[in-house]
Amino acid sequence: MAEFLSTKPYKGSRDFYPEEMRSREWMFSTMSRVVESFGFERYDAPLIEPLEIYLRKTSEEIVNQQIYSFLDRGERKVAIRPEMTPSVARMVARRFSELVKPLRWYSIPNLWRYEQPSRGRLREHWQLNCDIFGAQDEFLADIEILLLAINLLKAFGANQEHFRLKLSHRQILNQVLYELLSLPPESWLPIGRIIDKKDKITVAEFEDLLQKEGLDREQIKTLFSYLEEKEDFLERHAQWSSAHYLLRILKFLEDMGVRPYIDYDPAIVRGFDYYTGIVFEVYDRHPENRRSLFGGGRYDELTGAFSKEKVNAVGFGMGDVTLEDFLKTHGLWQTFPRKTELFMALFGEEELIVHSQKLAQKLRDHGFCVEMSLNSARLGRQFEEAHRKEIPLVLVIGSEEYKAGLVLVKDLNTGEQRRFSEEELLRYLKERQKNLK
RNA sequence: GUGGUCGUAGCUCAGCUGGUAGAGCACAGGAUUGUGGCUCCUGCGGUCGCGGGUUCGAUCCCCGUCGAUCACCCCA
Repeated sequence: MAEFLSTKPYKGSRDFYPEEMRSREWMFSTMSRVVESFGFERYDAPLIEPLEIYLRKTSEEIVNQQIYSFLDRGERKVAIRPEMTPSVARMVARRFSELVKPLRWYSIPNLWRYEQPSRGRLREHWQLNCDIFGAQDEFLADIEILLLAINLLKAFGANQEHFRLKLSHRQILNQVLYELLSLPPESWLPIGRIIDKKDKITVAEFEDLLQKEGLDREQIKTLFSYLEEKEDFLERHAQWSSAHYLLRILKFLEDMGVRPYIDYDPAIVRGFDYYTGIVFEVYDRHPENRRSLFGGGRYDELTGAFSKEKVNAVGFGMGDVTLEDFLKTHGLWQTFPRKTELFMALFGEEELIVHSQKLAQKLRDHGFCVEMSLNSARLGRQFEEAHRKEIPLVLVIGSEEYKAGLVLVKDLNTGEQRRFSEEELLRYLKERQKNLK
């Protein structure tokens, strides 16, 4: 008894059948269109990298548990990329001196993480990465990244009812912890993680966690005023350059008319340690999908791992899985018919087939997509095939048409059919194409 | 990693307190050999995830296991 192999894709990964691929291409090409309209250029890097480039910035635990890593045949420790940022930092560092700054670079890599798949989170996903490196004026770069993030979602048809960009600044939090709470830098990270959780837990639980971290009543009270008084708190501490900076960003975004998309949210921290300035997360506002869609921030130290020269950098990564969930949740997801517009039906005689093939080639040379039938036996089957493939036009050259130098065209949407000479056919097809656009 | 839910035809699912399975869709053929959709007829299709237990008898109850999925943990 034959045991068949499983047809399922590997856990946490997906097959993309042609109809799904069409939607994916729409998603990716929309991304490309928008970021390129801001002057971004596309790059790519290898799927496999030396393991060590991920060790520097992430904790051991994550590397061990969430990275696909192995020894290659030369006993080198390598990893399948779990994120793109170290790769792009490596590329920037390598050619740092010759690259014309600032760089606006983007990529749409597939990334792998070894983890338990769940809603919005798979083992393989694609992620739009947009980064600006080496801007003279970091403020302008930060603004541009925020505007780009908003424009991307708008390009998919989303508006301020659908999402909100929650913005914060790492330095402000650090200053609160250091200057107001007098906490040493070692405790910033665990407290940051607790603050990150704030919206998911109750106030009592939140206070409890902070107490366990060693905060007293007074410190917790101060922290609450930072978290809850928001802009008022920033105004009161405008002598801090970070607070002043964020207020300036918010003002600028207001002047740009995108303030309705932005919330200043001091509870946004983000997991990575390497953020040094603004941090943000874009949230779905739908009650059934209240989750972080994507996020990013400023990370000025990262290229320092690869060279003496540090390049300031700001960027974000937008995953395809969460974006797809978001678009579907709001009815913004799109599906597309196949591109092929012409189906050439065939009769059995070789002479007719050769003639049909020649015409098909001529039409292709004029830019049309023509699918040849691979079934010359039954015309009904061939029409059925074209219909089921959603190809709108069927061409037929039978012996009658052949003798008369004509070609029959049937429009499957209307049911109408006409006979044309080849020149008339070309004119007809071009006219039709124009009307569709 | 922890917990919940679910595994029945290629797909989506039904199957009553336990009596060895059904629908729709899909697929194949025909009504219709130079014309698709609609309709009708016929057919193909199942170790009821796997292993064990209880029982005269298990798709159904129990245990285990594997898989899927959701939530949590963790976290882009």
